[in-house]
Amino acid sequence: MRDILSVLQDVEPDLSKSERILATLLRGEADFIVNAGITDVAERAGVSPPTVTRFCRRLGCESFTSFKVQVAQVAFAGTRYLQANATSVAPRDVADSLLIQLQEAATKTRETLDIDAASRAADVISNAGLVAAFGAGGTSSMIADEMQNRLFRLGLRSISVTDHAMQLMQAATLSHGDVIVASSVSGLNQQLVRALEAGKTYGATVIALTRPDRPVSAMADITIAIDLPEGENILRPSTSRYAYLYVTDLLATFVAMKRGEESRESLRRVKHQLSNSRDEDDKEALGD
Amino acid sequence: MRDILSVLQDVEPDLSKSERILATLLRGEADFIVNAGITDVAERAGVSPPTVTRFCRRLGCESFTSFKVQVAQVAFAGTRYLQANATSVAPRDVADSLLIQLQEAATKTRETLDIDAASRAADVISNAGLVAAFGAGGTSSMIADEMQNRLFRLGLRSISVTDHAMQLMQAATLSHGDVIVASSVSGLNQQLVRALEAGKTYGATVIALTRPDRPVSAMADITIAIDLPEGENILRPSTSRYAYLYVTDLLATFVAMKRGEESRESLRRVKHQLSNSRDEDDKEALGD
DNA sequence: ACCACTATGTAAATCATTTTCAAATTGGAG
DNA sequence: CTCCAATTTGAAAATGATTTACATAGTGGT
Repeated sequence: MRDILSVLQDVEPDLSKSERILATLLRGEADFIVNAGITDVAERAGVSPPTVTRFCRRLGCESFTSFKVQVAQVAFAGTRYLQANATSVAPRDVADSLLIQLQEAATKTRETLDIDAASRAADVISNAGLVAAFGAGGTSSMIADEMQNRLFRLGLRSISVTDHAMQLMQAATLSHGDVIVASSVSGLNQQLVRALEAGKTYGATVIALTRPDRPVSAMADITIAIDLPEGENILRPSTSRYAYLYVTDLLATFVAMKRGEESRESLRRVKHQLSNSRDEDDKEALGD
Repeated sequence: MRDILSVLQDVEPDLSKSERILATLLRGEADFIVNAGITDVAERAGVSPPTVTRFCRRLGCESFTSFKVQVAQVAFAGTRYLQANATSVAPRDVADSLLIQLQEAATKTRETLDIDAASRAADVISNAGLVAAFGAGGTSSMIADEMQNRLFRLGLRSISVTDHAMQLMQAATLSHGDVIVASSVSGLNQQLVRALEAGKTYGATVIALTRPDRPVSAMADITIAIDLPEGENILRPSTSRYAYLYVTDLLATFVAMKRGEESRESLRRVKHQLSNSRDEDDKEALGD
């Protein structure tokens, strides 16, 4: 189902004068519309209620009420953010725009996620002798570190390797029952592929967080496909880090649940030592 | 403003029989409710319209209509996710629940963000001689690394220091015009506070990403306050990493925009060298 | 077993939204 | 420039949905 703002974009050219006023109101004060009656909206726009009804119809809604619901649905992040799509450089708009990108990346990742693959991957990780998290470059090395960070707290032996030479060397030490979790946003990293190849030779299972149908994925036993379009504005960052972080979070949570009491005990220990050393309230989050 | 599902969570204990039926309907078929009239909802639940009105009131809504709008607002990502709040351990529900937590963390961060402070921080960073990103522990050290990672690409001299002894030593080398960007989720990290103190002694400006009204914040020239409640389930991770990552993203983007052409050129160079060495498509994201 | 309290439904009343229709405006053709 | 037709808009009536008021049914306690 198309969202109401893109419909507005389409029909904007053949809108009448009063309707254009309403369009402006919609874009600028969606939060007002959502919480007001048709009379209030009409008054605020300086038009009559029937005009508002007609405007809703033109936007493909059956009634004013269903129009309001549609507006509320796109305006998930606090309706004010609707204005943020523009190419404005005002700090407020940039913040809103980044938030929307973040939300979209996470939602899309969830929607396209192969839950079954993730669940199988968590199974494999849960029973691993050693988990080696491989990644290089901005996002991927962050993810490798984060994966290691999360897994060791659950009581799993895990390491993070973000250097290609070290990846190759580490891979050579693995054996059957060990697992490599490899992240690659591009899916093209040749040196990573070589390291995975080496790991497989020695019996390790390879789980890849990467774009499907690319060399890294081809080398994996289980691929958790993450495929996001990159933005064009070079000054604005790619959103893939949120997608990858979400999947890492998910894998770690799955593993924690599968391991149950074992993980709980391990987390308790980590937390205990940490609060001992820091003299801190036990309620603090794990590890600052 | 609290979202309607967390309100439901709270009031669920003192709900009557009919209201419980409605609660189930709300969680399971929010998309139906959103597109139906009060009569349809009443019929589907097998109760009378006034009961539905009373249910809405109990959830803090003034009318059925405003109730629908509230439901529509939380049901942003395909209403299916509403069911995820439960304590289910089904992979699908866990994935949905994590997504909701992520979205909420990011949205709340945006809503409570002091844009002005962030903008001033970006100004200071843009003109820094050296930017030292300090952080220790799971989230904070990730953020320090990410901050460094983002800033060096923009052509700023920056380093990441995630070890307390090194932080203290590094702080001692700073001078007027240098900047420390310190992350601390708890805001209590005493060793970090000491390092900041040292840095300030030598003239460095301190920007803190942390909880307000705590020791780390007290030491900062500019505090970007991030204050999220931590979840209770020890097996499920804290969501603060998304909040901090979002703020880091934002700061880096602000800096990039303030520096404009300078940053664009630097990014171009980084990208150029990377694609040269990797023989990759120039369209790939920066740094895998 | 009765009382008091709460929960729920019926029916009337109210309120918001929509439809109808007429007036005003706009754009074009003579 | 002026008149006509088409379109836009608003006022008022009509409709339809939601809420209120009140009565009844149910529940738990004494």
